[in-house]
Amino acid sequence: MPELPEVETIKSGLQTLLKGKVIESLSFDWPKSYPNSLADTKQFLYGAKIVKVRRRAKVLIIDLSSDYSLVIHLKMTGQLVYKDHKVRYGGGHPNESLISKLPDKSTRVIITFKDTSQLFFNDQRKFGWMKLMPTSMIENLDFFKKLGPEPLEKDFSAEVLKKRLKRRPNSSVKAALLDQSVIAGVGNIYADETLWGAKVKPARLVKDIKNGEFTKLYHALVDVLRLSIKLGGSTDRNYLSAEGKKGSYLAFASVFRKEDQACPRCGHTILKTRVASRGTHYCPHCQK
DNA sequence: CACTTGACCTGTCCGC
DNA sequence: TGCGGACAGGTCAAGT
Repeated sequence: MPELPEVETIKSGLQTLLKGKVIESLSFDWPKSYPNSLADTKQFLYGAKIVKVRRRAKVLIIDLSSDYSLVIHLKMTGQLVYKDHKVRYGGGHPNESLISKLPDKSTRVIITFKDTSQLFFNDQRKFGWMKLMPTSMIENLDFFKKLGPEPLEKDFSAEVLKKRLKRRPNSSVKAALLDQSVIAGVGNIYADETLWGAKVKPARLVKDIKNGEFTKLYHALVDVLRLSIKLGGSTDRNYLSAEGKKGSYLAFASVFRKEDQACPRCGHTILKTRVASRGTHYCPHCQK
């Protein structure tokens, strides 16, 4: 479930933890988690230095001094957790239990740096992947070419959101929000939270959304994403930051995973239904 | 063409 | 206690 705020939090952590480190070696236990050949790995990964860590939509990009990059999609259960063996995680360190157990049975890829520290790519459900490719090739990938705008970039506005959502007039507004070619980075948690914030029912069709509602959707979306980044993202089940920390946004969520509880705005009971083939949480009273 | 559903996977939870 | 099945939900391919 890493969505934009979770991937952004991991990016910030990795940027600090990994910058300037030199890769010694890589190992993996599941080919789909790391599909590259050993020859390419030795030539372009071993000995390369970490130059920069970036994010686009829900994808992480680690740029290397070899002009290759590691492109990483965590999908639903992926984690990237860093462990420095010179640091003692015992003695009450808040992340002791999580980090000291690595690697564990969900570890798919291990990157070891020259200084003996390690980056663990854990992925319980094996949907995620980490691919080594030339940095210049990334923008040509179909996935990247189709992506919609980043909602936290300066030029994103209510007008842009309206224009993008209207590309799918006959879809539910929730399905359109989840479509990465419409807007990049929104997943199930922040779609539900955004719709609650804008007082819009998830199943409403885009063509029936009023101008004023697009403006509310815009403000709700940006506010929800910014708040979640501030809180280190949402830990629903699996998500951890690069430092092995859980995110605390869900404690502040209004509807996500709050079915049968009172709506924080009007007090009516929050429902869980299915919209766009996803579990969908909303208040039937104040979301119109 | 626009949109929805199934596949990819494993762990957890629920009912019998 | 054990077991089958539903569910979790990001993205792509296949189906309507």
